[in-house]
Amino acid sequence: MLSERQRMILGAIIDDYVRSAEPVGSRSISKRAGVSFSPATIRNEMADLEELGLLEQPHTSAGRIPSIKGYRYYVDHLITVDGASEHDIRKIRTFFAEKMNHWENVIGHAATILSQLTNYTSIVLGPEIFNTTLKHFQLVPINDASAVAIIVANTGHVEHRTITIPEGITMDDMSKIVNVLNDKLAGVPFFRVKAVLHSEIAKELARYVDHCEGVLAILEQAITDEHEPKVYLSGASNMLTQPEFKDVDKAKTILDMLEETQKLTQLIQAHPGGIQVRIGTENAVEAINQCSLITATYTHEGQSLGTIGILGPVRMEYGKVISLLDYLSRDIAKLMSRGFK
Amino acid sequence: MLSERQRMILGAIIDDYVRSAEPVGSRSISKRAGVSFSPATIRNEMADLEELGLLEQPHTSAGRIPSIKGYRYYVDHLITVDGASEHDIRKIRTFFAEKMNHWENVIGHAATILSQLTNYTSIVLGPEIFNTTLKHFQLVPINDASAVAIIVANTGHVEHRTITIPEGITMDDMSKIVNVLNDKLAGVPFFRVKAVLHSEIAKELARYVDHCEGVLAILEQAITDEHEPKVYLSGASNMLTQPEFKDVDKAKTILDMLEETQKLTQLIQAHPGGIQVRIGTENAVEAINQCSLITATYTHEGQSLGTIGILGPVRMEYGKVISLLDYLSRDIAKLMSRGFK
DNA sequence: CGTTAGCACTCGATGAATTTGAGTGCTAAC
DNA sequence: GTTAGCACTCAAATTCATCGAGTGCTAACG
Repeated sequence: MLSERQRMILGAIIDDYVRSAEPVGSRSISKRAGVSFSPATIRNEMADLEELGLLEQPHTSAGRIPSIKGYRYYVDHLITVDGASEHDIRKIRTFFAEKMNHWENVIGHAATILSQLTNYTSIVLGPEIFNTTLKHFQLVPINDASAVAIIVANTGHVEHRTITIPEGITMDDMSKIVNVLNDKLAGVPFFRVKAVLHSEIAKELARYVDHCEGVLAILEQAITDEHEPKVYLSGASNMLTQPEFKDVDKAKTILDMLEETQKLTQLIQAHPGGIQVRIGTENAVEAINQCSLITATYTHEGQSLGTIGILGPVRMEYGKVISLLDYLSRDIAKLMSRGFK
Repeated sequence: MLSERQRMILGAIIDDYVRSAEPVGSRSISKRAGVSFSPATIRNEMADLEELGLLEQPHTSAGRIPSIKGYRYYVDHLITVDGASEHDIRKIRTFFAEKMNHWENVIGHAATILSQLTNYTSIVLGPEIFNTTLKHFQLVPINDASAVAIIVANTGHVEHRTITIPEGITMDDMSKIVNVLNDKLAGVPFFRVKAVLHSEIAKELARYVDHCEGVLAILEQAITDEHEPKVYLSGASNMLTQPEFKDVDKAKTILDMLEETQKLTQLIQAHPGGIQVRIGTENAVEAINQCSLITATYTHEGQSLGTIGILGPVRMEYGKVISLLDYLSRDIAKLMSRGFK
């Protein structure tokens, strides 16, 4: 258990360090407004905090910097989250107002505004189509042998892929099949589509069309295959403004990682609901062991739709970022609801 | 007019410099296989080449590096383009073979493989839908007041956007309108859609439906609005491997620019057909005055569909990149034709 | 006359030695 | 428990000398 004074000092050190990126000395703490202890006293406390593993010293004659554990304590107990700043809220309002005619891309815009407001990197996971239902399914023939399969979700999201039509199946057969699928699948959540296809539809379909197994398999794949949620990334180059990444090699490790959408998805999907903070090595992915990742999920009618996140150096403005993510995740939810009507 | 020997020396210097990123001295040239002149002779020639503006000296006691003009001469007169290397071709084959089930995204894959093979940054412009024709148009109602408009092109590409349905128009009216549009617009190139809508369809439609002007305006916008070609970017972080960008600030200028899709499009669209090389300051965009951009367009049945490009440092392997882009642009064309069937 | 050996000269890069100063830990006094 | 005082530490900045790759120029050579 930390004393009140120790908590104050830890907080002050983190604040200072976040701002300056330089080790913080006892003198600069003691000179702060509202602090009435001499540097010597502060030094004693600092030594104690170091022993507790909350601070560390880059070298003997330098000030202290927070350890991962120190940040963790700060985030868990010390942080003040007093809501997004007026300024940020106004920025967000006008930004979305400008893009209102493209509201279907709220998520993409959210990524942009997040990185702009924070000067960190934002990673945003688009609405997870798995949590939504199938509204409409359709084939548009392109020529004799191929067609575009179009899948519309109840959220208005559209996926499409090109399929090849097997020999010996006519367009007529195809449209019969599609009609049946639409009848049976409309309103079914995507994650159940596969099951429904096998249990209810296969038999029924056999009545109408011969040799439909091959077609069905293709359509099934078209519908269920890889509804990978989209990942939006914005402000990756902001990483380069952080002094901790002035070394190009370190920066490259991170930027390389950010280019692998797959890894990104995996990274951000590992975060459950609510607001999550992963500090430094708490992140499973080694490339970002020098970074912190804060995420928030956004929901619609109780369903988690996706995640917005901020990746920055461990030396991050946790309070500000958490407030912002909290505000924006709610705001997105609102905007989307309005979109769904 | 350069003498044979001068051309040889210029070529040798550029080769060396591209490999090493260090100023090239007279000795290292004279020691090359097949060179039978002393360093002193080479030095004299070098001085002449410098006077011609083809070389420059970072400082008096350093070797020479090529100037923009020198690279230009190299690209225009000296370069040997002997086709993509066996190794690269094999890589491309297997890469595309793996992704065959997602051939509709050839372009995205092309960007990836390009950056992987070159270790530079690739910028690829997706098929320009303006050069294609409308195959199918459709509305899928989401709820009473909104619907998703889906536009399918003859290439199999799909665009979609959400629209709001004006008060007082029934779904029935809508589908009538959509039917007429499909009848009249199928096969029309996108760039003519607007004209056809106004000239042929407006009157005809008035017969079927009252108050259709508002709806028509919305649909027109849905169809013609912003078919911005997609830009794919890959290997942006490769920039960081180049010694010329070991300075984080320089790197950031470029990476910032690469995040603005709009600017990217503009940059790459400024390149007309065939293979284009823009060296250093020849690029209009200031942020990449330290870079060279090489582009190639890919076509289908004589129509230019899009552009693939490589952005790297001025000190770039021009021969290799040009061969590769040449090969890949043809390959993409082939793959897409097969896709269209 | 073109080519080359020789040589003095230039100047960034490298690295050792030195200085500086922010910050510490400890001790003793308040 | 707090603080003044002080010796000590060590990275960073500064200075200075050295090194060496590469040049330009001159004179000699075939």
